Amino acid sequence: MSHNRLNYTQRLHERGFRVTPQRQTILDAICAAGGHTTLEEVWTRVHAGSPVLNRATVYRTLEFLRAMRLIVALELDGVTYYEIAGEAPHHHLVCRTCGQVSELEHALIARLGAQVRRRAGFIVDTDHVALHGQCAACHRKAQRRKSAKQE
Amino acid sequence: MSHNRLNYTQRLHERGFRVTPQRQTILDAICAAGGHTTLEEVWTRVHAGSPVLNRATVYRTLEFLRAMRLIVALELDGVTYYEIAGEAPHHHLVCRTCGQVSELEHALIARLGAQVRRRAGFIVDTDHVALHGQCAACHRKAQRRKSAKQE
DNA sequence: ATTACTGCAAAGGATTTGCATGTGA
DNA sequence: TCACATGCAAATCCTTTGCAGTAAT
Repeated sequence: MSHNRLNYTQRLHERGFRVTPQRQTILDAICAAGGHTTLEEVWTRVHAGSPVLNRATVYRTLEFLRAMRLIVALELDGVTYYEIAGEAPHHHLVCRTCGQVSELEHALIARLGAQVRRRAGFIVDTDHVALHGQCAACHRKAQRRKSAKQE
Repeated sequence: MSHNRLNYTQRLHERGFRVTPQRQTILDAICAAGGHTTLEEVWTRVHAGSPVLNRATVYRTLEFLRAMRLIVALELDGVTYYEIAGEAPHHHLVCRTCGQVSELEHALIARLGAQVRRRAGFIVDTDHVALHGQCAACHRKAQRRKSAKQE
């Protein structure tokens, strides 16, 4: 993530904003989480470290970084997730049973986007689509339970 | 929506619950909204009418109706929408500019679901998918603004 | 007559904001 | 130095809950 590190410092400077330890800490926390986190996760991750950081600052900083387009925000199930901006388009498969989030290749969604555009005239944002359902493991468990019941 | 009216009265009776004016009012409000509303919309719609209804009751009643499976709840962008249960599968196209929600035919999503299952082993809930983007009108406006800038 | 439901008001939790202080440039 | 950022605490917003009174059956 060193690429990000250099990059954001520069971007903040350019626009006349300050590079504070709080902003660095929070960006690091997002990167450490694999570039995909919630405010709550940032909070606990950072709070675990020594120099305590105010909760209001986390809110303000995330909003600031979003406005700066260094990170992007997206909603899944009422929770806001934050990611480092400018990643390759990818999509989320959210398991309703275990909550796990996996990724889906872009091609399928790109095709869907094209179809929707043709049929409905609607331009789907195909850089961040979230689909809900059940992951393979949870689905198998559910099936087994069902067939056990039938006997 | 008379079909719903008769139906839910009966369903509540069967299970020993009461048919109160508040519950009727709220169900009516959801139907009046075309079977697709938010708590806030129910509240203003109902509040506009004369016999004022408590906000806590709206919360409790929506949760109650959901537990009774007379309505279903779904989240889009952190807002919970409620619809009459048992409608035909359909999907939502949410415009990020004007907020308007339009519907999408089931076939496209069903196909996507099949593809995702094959490729990723993930079973998409294909009964309520929400896609974000821009509706035709807002997209046209945005395009026009862009080309105007270039001149 | 019961007791499920509602209204009210207070509690609770998450997020935002005003203001004084601190600090990066 | 000096405006931008932060910390703190209070304010605000949304939602839930306890309790006493009301009304559906």
